[in-house]
Amino acid sequence: MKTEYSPRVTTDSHAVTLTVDCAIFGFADDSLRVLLVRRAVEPYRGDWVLPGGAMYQNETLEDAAIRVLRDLVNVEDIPMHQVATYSAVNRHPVRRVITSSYFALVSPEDHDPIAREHLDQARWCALNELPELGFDHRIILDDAYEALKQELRSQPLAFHLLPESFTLKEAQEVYEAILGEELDRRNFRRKILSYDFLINTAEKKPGVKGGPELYRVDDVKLEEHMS
Amino acid sequence: MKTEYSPRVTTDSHAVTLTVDCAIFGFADDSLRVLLVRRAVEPYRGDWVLPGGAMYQNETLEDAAIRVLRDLVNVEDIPMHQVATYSAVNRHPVRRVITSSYFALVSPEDHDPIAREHLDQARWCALNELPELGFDHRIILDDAYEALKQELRSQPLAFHLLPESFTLKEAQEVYEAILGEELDRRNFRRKILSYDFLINTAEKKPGVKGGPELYRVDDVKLEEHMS
DNA sequence: GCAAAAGTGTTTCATCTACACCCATGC
DNA sequence: GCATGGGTGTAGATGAAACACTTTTGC
Repeated sequence: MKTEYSPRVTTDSHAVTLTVDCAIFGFADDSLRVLLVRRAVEPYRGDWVLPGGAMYQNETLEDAAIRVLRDLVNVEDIPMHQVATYSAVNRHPVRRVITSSYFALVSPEDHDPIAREHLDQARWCALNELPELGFDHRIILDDAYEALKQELRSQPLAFHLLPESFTLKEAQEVYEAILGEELDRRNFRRKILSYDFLINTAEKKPGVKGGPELYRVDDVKLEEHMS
Repeated sequence: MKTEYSPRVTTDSHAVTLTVDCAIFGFADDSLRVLLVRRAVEPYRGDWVLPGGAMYQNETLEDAAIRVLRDLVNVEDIPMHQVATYSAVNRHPVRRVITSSYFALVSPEDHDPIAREHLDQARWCALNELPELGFDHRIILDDAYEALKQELRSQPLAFHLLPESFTLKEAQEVYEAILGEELDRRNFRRKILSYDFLINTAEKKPGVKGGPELYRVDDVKLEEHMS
């Protein structure tokens, strides 16, 4: 049996609103978090959701996602990755809203994210302590998290989360927090040192037992790996 | 140099048309082909493009893709896979059109696909003999083809392209045509027999040297593998 | 009977995984 | 000096790729 369609059948989609929703992942307290905002207006007033917004007529979806990211956490030049587009007819209770999702990976800036317009709070939320999310955002977030992990396994996405120079242990902790699993220290070292964009600075990090060596990234070579 | 945007700036997207474009892959003459249609109206009149169309207000993008598939090649119950959403501001020369792409894998039906409405021809086109495509459809097609190959490597997507009973050689030819590379016969046999949804019918295909054995799929077990 | 295709197992190689010891530093 | 963490190499398991011979059938 086929789905029944209501009788209004048109050949265009002018009454549809297009939005982006962003899963902005970042670190705080050595754990992976995602930025959530709380709605101050209906529908889903008081519920936590992924930050997002309507696409302007003269920008791309990616531009819109970058704009959301800039407005909330004041970072630019962070790559946004498109994940999927969600178009269920009743995903928004009032109007027809279709959304494309993006994810990004940032180091949380010093200043707190600002809740504006329809929002009254913003918060970095650990992935294992998520509240219920409004709309279908839980599904969107889960899909985005899977895409993030998938991408990290094949590409060195995470080095911009680290300070200028860092120890391999610190890099490993970032990977472990994102992937949600522990990694073998020696295997991890071998894997990332087999890439050629890590430079041993021949300095040791002071104040840490064992005297770990500091590394920094060769930005040019990292760029080659990412393309 | 960045693209110049027109000065109209609004906060919603009501003037945007949402469409789907479908990369419908199928077989003819032992080679992988994709269904192309030729536009009979401006813009891009006379150019070949992927079949597609506007989403109706009361259907999902996926519904729209399924509708396009049904109208063109009269098949249903074939899974459509979403690939990506394309939103460059000037990808359509007249209006703002944002499109989501899907791919599907079908066995070309007996009847030829019908060109209707804005189209004057439809044709199964071999991937190495593609004409120039209108809009940004060459990029969309390339992305969809990559997604198809990716999916086939991890999931047995292609068995509905084969007749009720078939030889492993025939299955291998389907895989080779889709992936665009030759496969080792023994490694291929081992791999797909390690799945448990292939049933040896104990019959041999007549009229073929070597007397190859015929197999059929256990639909229930195949379904488990696909989920 | 001979040419062409089908059926079958083993070896090699690369990759991932698990694991133990010595050395450097902080306290 | 001792406890903690950093640095290093190897052996085993697992999966992918390469490869040759025998059997069956069409002609």
